[in-house]
Amino acid sequence: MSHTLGARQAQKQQTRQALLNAGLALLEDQSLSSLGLREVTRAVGVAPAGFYRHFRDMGDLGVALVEESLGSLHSMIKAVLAEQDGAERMIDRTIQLIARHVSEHRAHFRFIARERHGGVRVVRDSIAAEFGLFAQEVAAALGAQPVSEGWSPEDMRMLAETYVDLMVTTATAFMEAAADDPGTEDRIAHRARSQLRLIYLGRLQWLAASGPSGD
Amino acid sequence: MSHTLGARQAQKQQTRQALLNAGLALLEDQSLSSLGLREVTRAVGVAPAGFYRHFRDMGDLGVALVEESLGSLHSMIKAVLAEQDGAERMIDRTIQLIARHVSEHRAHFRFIARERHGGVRVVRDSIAAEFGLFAQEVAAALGAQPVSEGWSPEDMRMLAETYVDLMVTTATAFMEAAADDPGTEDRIAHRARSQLRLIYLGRLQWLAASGPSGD
DNA sequence: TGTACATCAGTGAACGCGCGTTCACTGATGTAC
DNA sequence: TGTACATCAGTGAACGCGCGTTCACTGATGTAC
Repeated sequence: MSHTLGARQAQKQQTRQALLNAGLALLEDQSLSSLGLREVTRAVGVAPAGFYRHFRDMGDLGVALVEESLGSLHSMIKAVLAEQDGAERMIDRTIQLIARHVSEHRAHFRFIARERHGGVRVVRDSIAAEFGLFAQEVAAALGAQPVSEGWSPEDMRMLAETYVDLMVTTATAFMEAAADDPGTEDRIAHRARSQLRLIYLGRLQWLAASGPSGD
Repeated sequence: MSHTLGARQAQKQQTRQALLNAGLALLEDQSLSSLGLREVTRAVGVAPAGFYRHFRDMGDLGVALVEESLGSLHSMIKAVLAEQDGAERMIDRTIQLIARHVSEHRAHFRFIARERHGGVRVVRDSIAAEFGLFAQEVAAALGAQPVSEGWSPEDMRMLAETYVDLMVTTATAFMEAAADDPGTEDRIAHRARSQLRLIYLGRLQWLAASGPSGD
């Protein structure tokens, strides 16, 4: 009774997903603007013309990959910021979560890092839009913390963007450490922890410092 | 008497430079891995085969562009860090210098941002190597500041990498604001200033905080 | 349940095109005497 | 200064190849009655 999509739609979705998977895999060693339509269809075992039943062009496929890559992060971010354990615990939990997420979705993160400033405008724009939303969510969550009392909305937004930048930088570093020794991963985690501590210590002094010494 | 290179060598250098300039210009809207050899030679007005007199392939040209883009920054970094004006002055001067350098070399910075995680391995590697050198130089310079007394070499390195990350992020943001309103530039400068302040405040508390509460 | 027609995901052949690379060459510049 | 030879940056034609896109098609799935 539950109309589960119909056999035709289900088959179509499956092909579409296969194209996305093949595209992502092929993007390990190249960038989107040099990835060929025929390359993708060949990997899936589908005629080149079949591609157009699912995407207008490679840029369109890229945008779909952005959604696939970043869509799941919203809930993750909310989860990290919701619990309030005290600074040290939150820092450790954040880094651990980033490390895990990256290792579970390495190809997706590589794609985002590569295409964030890549050669395909629509893809760059859709990544930038997602990151803007992240900053908004982080700003809202940080604003609820007691440490943030008295902060202006502008400073709150600045702080959120700082955290997002740092998360992106850290995730990228984890991603690149991939095949290397786990020692490198430890170094990255240590660095990220230090950076988050540094910022936290700065936050505690922020209002005291900006009042008397502001220009 | 001064053997200034010889007419032949001089002409060759000129063609080589023209290829680099044309390549950089063409990379405004695409990434290196999709840039064609014929595209570059066509822009310069040289036969395709002539390319091989100067570069083995496009990756080789890319590495040359990395050197051109980042080579000049070493002296700039040293200049910023050498003078010690007091924190606020240094912060403002740093941001001003980044903003100026980016606006004067926008295409170079776009290239670096795009290819840092791009699809061409040799280029990625040469950018990473340059950034590693920057971190080393920054660590050495920061270590000479009075604020850094008592810091471990590891923490010094971490701090230097944090600054390098922040400079790269800021430069990238400036670069992307390019054609937009100058209001965006102001926002970026303001954000960078706040981030540098935040880190500076953290530095002042670092030793006091890590002593008693370190795990 | 059965039949007749509509839909549309995927096919396969064809197209014109620009690509990277090779090669023997040309002619200005450089060098030896 | 002049001459004979060497070098080598840049030429231009040719090559085989894979590309993105189009098109009329096929045949399984969906729908109306």
